[in-house]
Amino acid sequence: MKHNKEGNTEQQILEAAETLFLEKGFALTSTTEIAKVAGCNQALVHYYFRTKENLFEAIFEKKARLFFSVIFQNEGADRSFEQRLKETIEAHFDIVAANSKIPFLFINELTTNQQRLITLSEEFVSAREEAFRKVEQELQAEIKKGTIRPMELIDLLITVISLNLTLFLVKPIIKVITNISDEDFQKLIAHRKQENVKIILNSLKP
Amino acid sequence: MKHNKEGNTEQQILEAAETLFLEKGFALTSTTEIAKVAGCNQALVHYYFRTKENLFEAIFEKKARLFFSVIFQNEGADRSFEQRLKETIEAHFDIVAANSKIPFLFINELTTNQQRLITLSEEFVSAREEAFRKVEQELQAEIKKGTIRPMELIDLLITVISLNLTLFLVKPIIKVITNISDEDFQKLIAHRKQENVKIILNSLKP
DNA sequence: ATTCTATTTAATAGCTCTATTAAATATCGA
DNA sequence: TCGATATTTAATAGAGCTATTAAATAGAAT
Repeated sequence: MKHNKEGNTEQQILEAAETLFLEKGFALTSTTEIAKVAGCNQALVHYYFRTKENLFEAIFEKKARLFFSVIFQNEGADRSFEQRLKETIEAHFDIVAANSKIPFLFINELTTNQQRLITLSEEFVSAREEAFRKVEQELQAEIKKGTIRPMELIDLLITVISLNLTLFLVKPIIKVITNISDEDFQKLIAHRKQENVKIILNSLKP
Repeated sequence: MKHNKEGNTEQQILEAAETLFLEKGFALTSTTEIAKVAGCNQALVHYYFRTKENLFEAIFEKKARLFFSVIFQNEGADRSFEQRLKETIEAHFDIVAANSKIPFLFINELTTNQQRLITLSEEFVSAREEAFRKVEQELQAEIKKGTIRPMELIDLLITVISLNLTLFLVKPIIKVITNISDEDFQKLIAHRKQENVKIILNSLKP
């Protein structure tokens, strides 16, 4: 049975670590700093998670799961392929917007640490394989019908990801360069969401 | 007068630093490692550049200059706006492709180090301001003519950057997940270049 | 050959970081 | 209350890092 003084120390460490890792990545975040933000002794970080690596992985996996949780809106034969694609793009955009630091964390850690990538890909790639196959079939069926120009699913995927991620990847840069207010950035986000949908749907036309 | 044993030590340090900084960013690269790759004593890195920060800035500025060197192909009234835009997109894509690690370096350093961003933006943003104004005027003229749907230059810019950068930002991820060969990745790049041009030009239609 | 300067080296100060340990303290059940 | 267990703390080992220093070496100029 656990019995901490005030609240849940382990939880506070997790929250502090999440904030800091998302802010600066694994390398620039120290367990000393995590402890300071969590309001506890530095040794406690290691008491609960033994290594900084373990702590990071707990958070990274959780975020990976969230990030890949959007799947093509397959259900409902009452809606057209285009309509369901639109909904998927919007859902993906919304998740990225609500977790706007995840893209940076991902690219940062997966680029500098190949091993992390290998472990992750095993779990996620195979889990998505079946879903991909189904959507690919639907896409090719649409192409055969002539409603969409010839293309592969991977092309569509790259386009969606490119358009939906980049705004948030360069968010800190835009903020400093343009001095844009939070309110105006929110407006820009809402505008880009519609813009992205428009661009992508346009790009499918035969 | 300089007189090193073999070759130019300073140059070798610069080259080693460039490789490593592009690979892993500022924080994960040590002067010890730079010296090892450059084939010299670690103290020499500090002898020539005094601080790691100085060395980094030398490389970062050079890369920033390269990265922002593409400007809208203004010259030549014989070519249409669309044709010149196409050439600009392709030139931008080519520069990114030839320096595919720069986007990662940029986003990594500018996100984790606000100060670097502030220094950089002062130099570059003001230098580009005039060029932007001119292209914005041309764009609005096209819109008035009815050849392009109503939009602002910043929208077009975000779209171009999004599509042109992301493939290279996620390159390490794609390589591990898909086990794609270098040759096939080159093919993917060539394909995406045309795809991006197509998507962007399509997105302008009224 | 000698002197002057530039380059290179080994050694190390001083710092921060991760992780561990032993001791102290708190909490629970009996 | 008491003992067992969980949590917390201070201290520190051990490693790596940046930057400096003093001494050694090489090359050019006189």
